[in-house]
Amino acid sequence: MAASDRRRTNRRVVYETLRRRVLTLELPPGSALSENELAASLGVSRTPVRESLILLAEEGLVQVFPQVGSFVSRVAPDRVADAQFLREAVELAALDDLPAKLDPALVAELRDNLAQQQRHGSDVEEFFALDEEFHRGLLRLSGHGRSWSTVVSAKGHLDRARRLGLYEASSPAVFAGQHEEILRAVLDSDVDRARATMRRHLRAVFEDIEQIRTRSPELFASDSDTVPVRRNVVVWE
Amino acid sequence: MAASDRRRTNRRVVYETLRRRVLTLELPPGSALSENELAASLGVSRTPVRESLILLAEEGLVQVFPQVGSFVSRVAPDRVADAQFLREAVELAALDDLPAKLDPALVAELRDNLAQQQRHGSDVEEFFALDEEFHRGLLRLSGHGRSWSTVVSAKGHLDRARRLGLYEASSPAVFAGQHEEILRAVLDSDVDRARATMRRHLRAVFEDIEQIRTRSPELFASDSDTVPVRRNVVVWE
DNA sequence: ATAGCAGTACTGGTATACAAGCATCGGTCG
DNA sequence: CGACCGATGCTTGTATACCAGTACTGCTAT
Repeated sequence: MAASDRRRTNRRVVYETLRRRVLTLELPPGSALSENELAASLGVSRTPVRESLILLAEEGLVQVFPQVGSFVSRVAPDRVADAQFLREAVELAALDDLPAKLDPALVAELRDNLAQQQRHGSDVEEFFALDEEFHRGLLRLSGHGRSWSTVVSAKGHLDRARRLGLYEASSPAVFAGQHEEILRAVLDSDVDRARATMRRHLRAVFEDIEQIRTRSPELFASDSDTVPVRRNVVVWE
Repeated sequence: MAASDRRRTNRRVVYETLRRRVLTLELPPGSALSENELAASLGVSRTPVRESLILLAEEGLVQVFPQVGSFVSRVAPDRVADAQFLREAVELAALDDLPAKLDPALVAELRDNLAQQQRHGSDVEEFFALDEEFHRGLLRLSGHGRSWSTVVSAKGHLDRARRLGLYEASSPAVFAGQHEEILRAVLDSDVDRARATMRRHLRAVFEDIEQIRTRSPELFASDSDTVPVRRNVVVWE
């Protein structure tokens, strides 16, 4: 969202609501999103809804076809790969910039986070939040915390697919273990090992997505600009 | 802009116009941007102007303060550093992914681009366009062309500062020479040398910015959330 | 002269009305 | 029976009106 206006504006609320629903698959890929219907159901006018959709379209989570309709983007393999590339580039580059003296408070946060990952291993939603916070923490540790927002917006497509993966394929415990390996390498000041482990971790996530793709091809799009049908095949009503 | 709607909509025109004016410093950092005035002068209603400002705010080029006003962001050193980090991470990671067989057509484009850089060395605007195309070409060469858009939006703050730097500090010829070095290393399949040269190149750009910062501190902001004054100090009227 | 306060003109946020255009459905014609 | 074609209802894009809130201006009281 805009860096400015921290104020609790309707647009902000609507944007966050819609984004969460898209990422949690509550609004599945391909769903039709009518500005009018959303406005009515959210109890606001079209304006904040429309502005939110524009932002989500910019992020790639929504596609807007003028005079036709707006739709939750299908998970385009190309975009997923792009997001993977970007995320890997940023998170690995951050590890290169780790300072000699790590911020003890941040390290404590990370340790605590890992402990919670062990505890809440079964709750997928909780694990997702902890995972986010862990990766963000590593970025902050290297002094690049502000770049997290860029990773976040790229992560959108990854997250939707990952969510499927976590539910159907791998267990959070596997990823939690990899998180611990990474932090250990970081604390050992072993950048090479940290990088290698991080890369392996991120690629594991990616392969998880590829695996789910063969199972639920309908959620993926071969051509990202395909116009979904309006009345038929509307998934959510 | 939104991935969808390729249609020539008013919003698209306004967005591109405003973005260009901000990046070329035609709208200098700190300028007040009244939605009403912009709408009037561009001959459209507030709606497309407003939606464009929201997108520019998302990009960090504009700051919107509800009930106060919208302003072209000052060049915040923090954001410049963030953009530098992101760009470096992405472009270096791309070099790691160069395929064994480079696309001959793309290589030809890059060679041609460098030749033009030699020719148009004096025209700053032309050099900027060629520079963009060169870096984008390297990304495409590694198969990550679609990630260019992410770099572009991060580059916003860099570009504004660079523009000052190019006008006042270093000459385009220096950068053109570095571009040649990079391409040579790429064609030699010497990834390490390509990475090292690229890093040196990007950091040179960054240092150029730091140099200009000491000369024109008024264009930079110490605190990125400072509210500019409305009527006084309005730079552009 | 100055501190305080109220008026006023402006801001962006929101709601709503209208316009332009696509997709569907039903009738009609070949 | 099938292909065409226009009416109809939806879509997003745009314009406009109104609202809440900010900041400046200038009067007023001290």
